[in-house]
Amino acid sequence: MARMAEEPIRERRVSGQVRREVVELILERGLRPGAPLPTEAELMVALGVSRNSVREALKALQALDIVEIRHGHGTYVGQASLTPLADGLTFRALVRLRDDTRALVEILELREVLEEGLMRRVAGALGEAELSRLELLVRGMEEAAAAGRAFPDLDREFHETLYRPLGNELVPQLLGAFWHVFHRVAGVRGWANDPAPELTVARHRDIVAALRAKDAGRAQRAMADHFRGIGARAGQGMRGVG
Amino acid sequence: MARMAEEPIRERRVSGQVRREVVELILERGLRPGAPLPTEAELMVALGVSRNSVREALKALQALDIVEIRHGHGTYVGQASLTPLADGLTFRALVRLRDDTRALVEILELREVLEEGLMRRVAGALGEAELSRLELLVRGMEEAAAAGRAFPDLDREFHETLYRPLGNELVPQLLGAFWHVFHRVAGVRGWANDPAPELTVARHRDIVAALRAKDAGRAQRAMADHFRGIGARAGQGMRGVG
DNA sequence: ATTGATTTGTCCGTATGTATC
DNA sequence: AGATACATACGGACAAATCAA
Repeated sequence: MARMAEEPIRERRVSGQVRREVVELILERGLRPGAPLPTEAELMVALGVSRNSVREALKALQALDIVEIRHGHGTYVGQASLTPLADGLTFRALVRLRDDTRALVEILELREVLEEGLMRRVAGALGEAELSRLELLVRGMEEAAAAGRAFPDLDREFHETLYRPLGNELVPQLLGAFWHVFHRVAGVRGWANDPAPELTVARHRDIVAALRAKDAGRAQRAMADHFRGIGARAGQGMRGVG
Repeated sequence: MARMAEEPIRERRVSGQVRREVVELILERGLRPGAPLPTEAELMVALGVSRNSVREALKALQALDIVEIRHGHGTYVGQASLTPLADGLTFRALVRLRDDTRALVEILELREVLEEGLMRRVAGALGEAELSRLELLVRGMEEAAAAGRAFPDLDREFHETLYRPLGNELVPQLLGAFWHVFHRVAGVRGWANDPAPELTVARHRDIVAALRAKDAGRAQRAMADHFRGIGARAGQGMRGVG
């Protein structure tokens, strides 16, 4: 007999249905990140499914950082961070790395467009506190470069300090994800270390100087130069850059 | 007996270990998206773990679109799309929607910075074929607006056509994810429908006209105006816009 | 069109590891 | 140290989907 018009069956996969219902539960109860969720046993009886289905659904949600599972403690609402994006982009870049570096170059292009566009907005939002902090970070880079040490942490903090005043939490998180992917993938390849650290330091110094002068256009050009340096490291030029 | 210094155990969670080993397997064998993976039974014996652990690991990787599972058929390498990002951002926006619309506004700001920055690059890359296609889409919008119909598909295709010539696959995918999140979240809220569709059409027409004139600056301003219109819909203004 | 083989989906029962009190 | 409440892991069994003979 063909399927009658009984009820619109939303999902035939129990696991996927549980996944949606858990998300619905969080939204309906207005739970915030960190709030405790029902235990696996409670979800089993509440949804009328087996433990395996509950666990598979929770594992999927955990991978998206929508829930956080602590062994022996319980399950909680996740932070909804961009960790899944970083994981996915890392895989995406690595899986195509055998043939070309396109996936990685695309991430760099995106970073460039973003940071260049953000420069104009940042120029008006930066206060004296942030500017001196940025200058301090550049001095730290100078010392590290002179001592022959790499300075990934300083670089990361530089870009993060730059965009904090915008009040947009998504911006530093997205750029952080891009940064994470690049350094993870670059580690697999040869070009993990900066071939010209003193040049990189100079680029950062230029950016701060332009921002202190409230010269948004110069800051944009300095940032573009910065990325031209990074892009060259990836073994191929950047396209579509006027 | 306390744990002796036998072997450096990387991961005590079997499920997480399996997750990493599957990714490693894909990378080592150089498998591309769509390529078949070992069956669950094969992974069990190869990794020496139970089927549940294999399934939980695969479910997590499925959520990240790193693997694709087809019932009764097999498991395959995934497309590594940005679907996980869209899912995560949607949840992120909805979970905070009770208090404020900040998460959604942050996404819109990001979209604005991106599309505005892309305008300059797109202006030089667009050919006659794309320009006339864009004009055709605008005419379609005009008709839809005149008939009182909404035109989400045309809007989506417009932005996609715009950035295809850049040769960066990540750009349309990321913007597509943002678009998807916005319309999904807007649907939950009241403001799903455009209150002034003819104005939206006019904005798109401005963008195309500026691009045909190869006037990147004007295209950027038109795009900024476009977003100012969208941002107003979200019930609060956009910050940090010079 | 039916059967059979393969593979993923779901359920059950049981034992173990982990964190808290 | 003991007890409790969790998540973690294993094994076996059957259901459902897909494909090929």
